[in-house]
Amino acid sequence: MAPRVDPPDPPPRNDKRERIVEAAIEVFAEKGFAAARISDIAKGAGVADGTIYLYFRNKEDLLLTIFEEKMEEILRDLDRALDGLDRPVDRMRAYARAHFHQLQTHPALAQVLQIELRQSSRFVRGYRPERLWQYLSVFEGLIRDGQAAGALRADLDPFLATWAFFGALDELSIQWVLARKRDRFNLEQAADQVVEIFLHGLLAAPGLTEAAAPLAAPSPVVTPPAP
Amino acid sequence: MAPRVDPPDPPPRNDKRERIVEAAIEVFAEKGFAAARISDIAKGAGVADGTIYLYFRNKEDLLLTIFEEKMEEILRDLDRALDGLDRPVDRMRAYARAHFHQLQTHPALAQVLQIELRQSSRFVRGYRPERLWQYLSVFEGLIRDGQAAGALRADLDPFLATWAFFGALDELSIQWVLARKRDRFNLEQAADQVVEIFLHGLLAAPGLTEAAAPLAAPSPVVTPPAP
Amino acid sequence: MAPRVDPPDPPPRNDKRERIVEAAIEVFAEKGFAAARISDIAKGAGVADGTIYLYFRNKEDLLLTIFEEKMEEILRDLDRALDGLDRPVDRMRAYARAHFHQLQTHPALAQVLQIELRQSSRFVRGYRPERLWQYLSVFEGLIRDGQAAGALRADLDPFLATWAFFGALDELSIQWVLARKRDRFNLEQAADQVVEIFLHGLLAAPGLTEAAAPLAAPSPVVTPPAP
Amino acid sequence: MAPRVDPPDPPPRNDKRERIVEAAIEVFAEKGFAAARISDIAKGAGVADGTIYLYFRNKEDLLLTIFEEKMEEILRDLDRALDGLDRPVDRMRAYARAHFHQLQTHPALAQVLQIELRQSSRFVRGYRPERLWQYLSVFEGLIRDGQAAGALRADLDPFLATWAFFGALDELSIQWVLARKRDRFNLEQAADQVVEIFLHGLLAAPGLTEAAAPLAAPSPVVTPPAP
DNA sequence: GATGAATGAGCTTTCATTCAT
DNA sequence: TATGAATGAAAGCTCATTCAT
Repeated sequence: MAPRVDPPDPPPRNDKRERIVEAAIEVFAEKGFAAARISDIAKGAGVADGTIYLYFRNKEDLLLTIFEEKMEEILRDLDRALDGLDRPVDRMRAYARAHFHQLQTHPALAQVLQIELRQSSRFVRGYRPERLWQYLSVFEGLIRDGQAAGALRADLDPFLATWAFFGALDELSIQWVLARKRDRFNLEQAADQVVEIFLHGLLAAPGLTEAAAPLAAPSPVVTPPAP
Repeated sequence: MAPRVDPPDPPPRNDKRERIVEAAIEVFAEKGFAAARISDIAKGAGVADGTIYLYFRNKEDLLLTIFEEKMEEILRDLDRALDGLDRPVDRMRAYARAHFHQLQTHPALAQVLQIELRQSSRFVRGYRPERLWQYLSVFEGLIRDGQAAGALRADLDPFLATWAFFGALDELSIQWVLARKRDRFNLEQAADQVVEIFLHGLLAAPGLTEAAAPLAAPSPVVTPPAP
Repeated sequence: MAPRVDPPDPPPRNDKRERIVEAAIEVFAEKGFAAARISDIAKGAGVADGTIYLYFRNKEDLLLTIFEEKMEEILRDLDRALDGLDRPVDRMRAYARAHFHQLQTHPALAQVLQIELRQSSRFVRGYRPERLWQYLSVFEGLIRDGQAAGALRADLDPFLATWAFFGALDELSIQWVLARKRDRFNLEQAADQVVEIFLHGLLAAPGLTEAAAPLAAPSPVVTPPAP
Repeated sequence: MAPRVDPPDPPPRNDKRERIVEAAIEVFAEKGFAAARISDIAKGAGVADGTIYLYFRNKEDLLLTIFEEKMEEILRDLDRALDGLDRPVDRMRAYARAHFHQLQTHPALAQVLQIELRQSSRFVRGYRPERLWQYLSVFEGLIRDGQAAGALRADLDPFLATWAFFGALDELSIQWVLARKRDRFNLEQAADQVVEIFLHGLLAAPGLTEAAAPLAAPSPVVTPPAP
């Protein structure tokens, strides 16, 4: 067997950029975006202030880069978490658990994505967070599949249900992030309960019909976003 | 009958404070908290810059005051909306509708409460938003009542369910606020669908048992917040 | 005789603005425009840095303001210096003397107007220095009048002659400003010689009349530069 | 006789230095000295930023080098232009024409020498521009020769007259450089008129001899500035 | 010599807040 | 109370210069 030769030019792992991103996540999470100083991030990354501007246009660009790049990772993790699961119900539970697992594994990143990102006026006004939409569309797909298979109710708007589900996860995430005592939540059980609520609802009795009546033939409440 | 004399110095209804608050809501909503300038607010209120500091400690205090005072109004409106409704189910629907009605009636305020408030590091870190908890506790009370009456499932944590429900409403609110075309959502129908989901769940068939099984005897996932 | 009443509202002589302008002239002259720091100017004027921005948009605006306001003063002085003089020849001599007198009286201002002003890219590119044109047009008027009266040659372009004359004065000004030993020039004699050249030219032609007389035995106005 | 062998490594005409100087002239002229970036110059010269520092101590040194080296060329051109002319009057006219010819041939360089050079505080404060003095001393020599020969007036200071003449040329140069429509000046006629003024003066005195002839019916060399 | 990634000093400008009137 | 001129801290960003390769 031929000996495997080490690459002669080991790609000079430009870790500076990576280190800046990681340091920024920590500093943004700790001090908040507005109060975070570039020099803090530079110090955290072990580079000079000016070096940051070799890789990012400005502070806001750094924040948005965190969103873009980390969401990409999160999306990959999500795909991996759902891989091999077929039933929508199983996939939903895995989705929620993955969401909270990500939260627990990277709390500083969670803080940045949940809270600091909204400090960017560029993000809040006019930015198109395609990666977030992708993240949501995975769930939306589950609903549509379930509806097509007849397993899920057809009278509910998938888009709206998706945002509601995401909102529920997100809000619990924020509360978990903000809570000093992080163990106040058992995130795994929380995930299951949220899925449980979305699947079976709050009602104790099975066939409560009257409440559903006004929704019997809902007009579409949400129109698709402009492309 | 003796003529009623107008008070010679009709106590000049100190509306300055009120005008400042209203101007601040508009400016915060339009420019964002960080970019909002005190002088803009002063101009909007028709007062001098310094006058604002007679009523508020600083910019952040003004933001938090908006939260406190407006939440009080919102709580009063909520009470009024639920008044006379007895069945938890009806109250829930009214709750969601009131939430979205408030949104539609005061979009600038909604923007401030949903988004700008989180720019305050004091609010995000360490502030105890009692008024928000009150707002949520109304819903939590519904769940507890329903559970006590046997109408709602006892295996779900009321606290967690409340935050999940609020998160769902909140996320849809944010999307509505951020959406350019506000009519993309029919907020009333959205309210009903969210309530529908939380009440009956997404599943098409009534008696899906297996999924619920793991949740049969949940340990309490949330412990009450420290007083 | 009615008592003269002091004005009840003695206009609160806003001397801050004036002090800033004067300080700026000194600092610009001493360090050069680019190297001058706003904080130096503020210190010189006895105000806070930020105060400067209440009166001027930015550093460049301050420089251009110096040009505009001081040129106005200079124009007034010029008018006064020419007042009562009728013959173009006399007026020219007074013009040159006024030019150099201004220089000697306000050397720092001269430095700013001669040299620092050109550091402003806004001034150099695209600014329309009307005040300077006014200053020049006074001289141009002299030429045109002299030409109309037949006292001056009609075959020379007044506009060009004006710029040439101004250039001669300006260059000598710069040399005077830059010279360490300011007494190397006798500016009054320099003024007369420049006027003499422009009036009679360099040629040793026969008909040198009255105007040449005072120059019959000129003392050397310029000593050679130190080696 | 032994054959002279060509050097095997024909010293690769280090044109980098030259290219840097030329690029610097263009960039300085276009953006101004202060706003010119080293990286722009490097890009223009097709070299790396650091390479510039192999040839020049710093940005200011580059500017001063332009002055030194280009003035040397200009001096050579001036010598060539005066070569063969004997009469001071002819040499003066050639001097002025050469000055303006240089201007027209190398407008970017003219911009740098006329305007940008003064942005260097080192040049303005304490630098001894020997090359410029050399340039002027050529003219001063003409005057002294003319005075010695009795052709020029002895009552005028040659040094002062030289600076005045140079100032006149310089000012017209600046106006030409700054003018958008460069054809507003006919530089050749301008040169002749300046020489004419310096030789014969402005007065409509009787003895206007040969030198005035070519100007008998001058076309207007300057058109009024756009309103 | 040549490169260009990295450095870090340096300064204008903003704007929340103060306080003399 | 009300004013608004004055304050001054604070930091993002640029870019000339360096130096390891």
